[in-house]
Amino acid sequence: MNPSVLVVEDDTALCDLLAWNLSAEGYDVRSTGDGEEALVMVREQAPDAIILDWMIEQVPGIEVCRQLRKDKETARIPIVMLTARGEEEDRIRGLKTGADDYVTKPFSPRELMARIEALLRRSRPALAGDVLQYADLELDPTSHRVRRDGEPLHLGPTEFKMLRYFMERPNRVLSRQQILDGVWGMDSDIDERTVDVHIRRLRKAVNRPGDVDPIRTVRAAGYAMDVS
Amino acid sequence: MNPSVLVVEDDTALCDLLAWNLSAEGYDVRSTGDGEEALVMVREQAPDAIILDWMIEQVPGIEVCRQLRKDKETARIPIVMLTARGEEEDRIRGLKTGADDYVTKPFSPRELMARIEALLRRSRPALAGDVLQYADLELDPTSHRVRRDGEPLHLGPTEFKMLRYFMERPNRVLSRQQILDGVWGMDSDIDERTVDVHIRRLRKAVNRPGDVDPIRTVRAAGYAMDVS
DNA sequence: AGTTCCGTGACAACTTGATGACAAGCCACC
DNA sequence: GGTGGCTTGTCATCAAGTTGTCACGGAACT
Repeated sequence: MNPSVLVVEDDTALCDLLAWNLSAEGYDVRSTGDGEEALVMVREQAPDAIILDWMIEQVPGIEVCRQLRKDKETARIPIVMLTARGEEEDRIRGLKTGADDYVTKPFSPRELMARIEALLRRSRPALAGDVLQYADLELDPTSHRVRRDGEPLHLGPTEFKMLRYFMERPNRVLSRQQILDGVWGMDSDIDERTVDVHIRRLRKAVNRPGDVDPIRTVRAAGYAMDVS
Repeated sequence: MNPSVLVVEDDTALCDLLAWNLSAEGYDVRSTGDGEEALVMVREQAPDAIILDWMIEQVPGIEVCRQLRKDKETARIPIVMLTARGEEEDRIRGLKTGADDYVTKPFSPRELMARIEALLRRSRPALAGDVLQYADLELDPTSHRVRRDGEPLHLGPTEFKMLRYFMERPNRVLSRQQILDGVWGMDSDIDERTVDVHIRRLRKAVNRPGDVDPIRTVRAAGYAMDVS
């Protein structure tokens, strides 16, 4: 699922420009020009990041920011403040209120994209490509968690390392020796056939009845994980 | 303990200015003008944030940034790039390389301070004086108080530090060694198994009968606090 | 049919984490 | 200075989870 961004901006032309750019980068974009509505939308849709103009109707941007930070549910959503006011005082006030970044008009859309990406990378590593995935398989090396189709799976340490080894090398046939070296370490004198057994265990842990087996056996060569 | 910042800047005057400002805000400041040395210092001192000049001796700042991001131990330290080059391309390149923010000279020290604080707030909320709050657990670093579901809990000093260490790093698997380094200090020669015992004590203090245990044991790896 | 290669169930040895107990240390307060 | 209550680092022990092999049977290839 793509990361979603809420754009709060009452200049329609600018709003469209941003929306277009963000979409092109693969974000799901929603937008509004109204502060009150923004607060509602955030609660309903829980976007992954917010671009917030300082000067909008109904509620000033900075007030929206304050409100969002106050509520536990929304306190951790990254916010980029956007404004024509370039004064230092304003920038500092924006940042102190809880904005994560502050960009002054006129700005470069590409730079704004880069800043959004940097923020997402920090707040939701899962959205910035840190998490390995194959179709409905998902492996997070940091939190050591594996999911299939959203369901958490339980893998033993070796199975985990092995799955990770495969997911880091999708679509490649890996020989038993390569797998031994990669998962057990270069200097292990373990029987090659042992790999078979662990492949079986991994399959058993990953596949629920009716699932497609993501691990392909390549006769006389080894195993591979298919990513299509 | 105050948050620590490493300043990597070879213009001595500017370096001192930054150091002075940061100290005044209560940060522990270290500095160097050399890229190679910076890499060593980061590994040794694990600062909470880094201010990095693009143009420094030995190794270009962007290369330092790349190196830091490559290493898992240092990948999550917030980095602010600092530079005279105001070109959009450079800014975007800096951000894409993994910098979290990018400030162009000449800049306002106060704004830089605000940006550092905003970054710390996101990466280590406790350092910015915020209350850490996940699920029904609540830890206030300032008043040294912990609550679960509103109920005040009684934790020993070590348990408190440990819980805080976990809450500052939610969802991450932490090895026993990391926990020892973070809670007891880098230079403690304490048995790794001792961590187990303190985990038990923390669990006992935090979980009332029927509660979900927020601390997950990851076999052969360590422990993690789950929040999502 | 013969050969090679892989899947599988069983299993005993081994790791690893949880737990209760305990003595030493620390501290505040008499 | 003494004392009792907490805290804390280690240990020994226990239960559970994990792992490397093996033997057998079926599948694939020649």
